[in-house]
Amino acid sequence: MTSALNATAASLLGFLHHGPMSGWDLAATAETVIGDFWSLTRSQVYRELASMADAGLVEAGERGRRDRQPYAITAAGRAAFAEWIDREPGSETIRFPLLLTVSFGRHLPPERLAAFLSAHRAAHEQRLAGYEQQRSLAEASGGADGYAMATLDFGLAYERAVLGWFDRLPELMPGG
Amino acid sequence: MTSALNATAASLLGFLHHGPMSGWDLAATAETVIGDFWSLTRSQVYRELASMADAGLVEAGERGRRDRQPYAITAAGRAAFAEWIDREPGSETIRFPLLLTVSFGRHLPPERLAAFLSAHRAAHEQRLAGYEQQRSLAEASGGADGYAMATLDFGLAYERAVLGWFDRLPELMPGG
DNA sequence: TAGAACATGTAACGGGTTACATGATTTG
DNA sequence: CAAATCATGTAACCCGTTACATGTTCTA
Repeated sequence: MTSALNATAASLLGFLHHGPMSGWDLAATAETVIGDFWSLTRSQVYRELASMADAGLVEAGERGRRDRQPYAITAAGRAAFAEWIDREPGSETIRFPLLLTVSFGRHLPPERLAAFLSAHRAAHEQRLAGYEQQRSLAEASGGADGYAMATLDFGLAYERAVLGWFDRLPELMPGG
Repeated sequence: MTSALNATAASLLGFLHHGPMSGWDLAATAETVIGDFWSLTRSQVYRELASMADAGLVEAGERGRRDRQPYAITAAGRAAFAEWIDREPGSETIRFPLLLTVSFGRHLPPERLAAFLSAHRAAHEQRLAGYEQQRSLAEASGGADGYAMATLDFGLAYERAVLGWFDRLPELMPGG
């Protein structure tokens, strides 16, 4: 048994269950499907694909147009994925720079802090709008994938909670 | 001008504004004050202190009991911190392994997924209870630090949103 | 006096991020 | 034909995490 997969590599294997894909496509798929709660870069994708190919979990196919290099999952890859997803998922990590800024807010002029907050609030409003649009589209097209709806609903709940927090801030903070 | 501080190092400088502290105390303070939205380990603390001492942002004092090594912030350190906190904070990153598991839920027997979910739900209930207790204590002791209340309120809102999501899951997911 | 808690640190690894370099194909 | 987009990759750095090693002081 080889050493355990990391979640990023495992996710790529997850996507490859649908059929062979190139690094570019995998990166794009990951961005749209899991990007809201699991970030990864193209660089990582190519690195993980290379290392999984070494380990026999994926196999490179013939290069196509634009030097496009498709990878297919192998039997060993399926086994490794199955092992990975059967393990207790770890708890989430959140790294929220804005909260650090708030936490050390006494070191900042109130207007400056307020400017940061309103910029971030706007960004979260946009993210919420994006999620709502996604949900509308999913509902309209009818073919509701329950698992995707579940993660989308998390995004909606999260963004609403964040916006609610922004709204309460003036009462909570000095000089609000 | 030296290269920009990372948020972890900057936070240590933030704490050192209250007076000299040892690595141990800084790690403990960080865990309680910003630990809910910014994780760091003791290892990092000692590494950042060493590198900030090299850069002249902190100064090691005389060793005390138990080989305790206090660090004090320097004028350059205050300047670096001021510069750091005046910059637009980046957007948050969330890495939520459970959502990956849900996202790839079709590859898992429903009972297994349900077990993961209920374990995580329990953990979040406990975190919410912890935050509520913190708030009670803060309110009882009267001396409400608005900035701390603001970050605590975020934690409360986040955990409530997560629990709400868990509650809606059965309706969203296949075999719920 | 034994064990818990305090305290400091090093070494190594894994992986996330950024920057850079290169070329193919499509589209205006 | 120029610009945009698609596509692959390498190199280097930073930093988060884990494991290990060592010694001190308090307290039951």
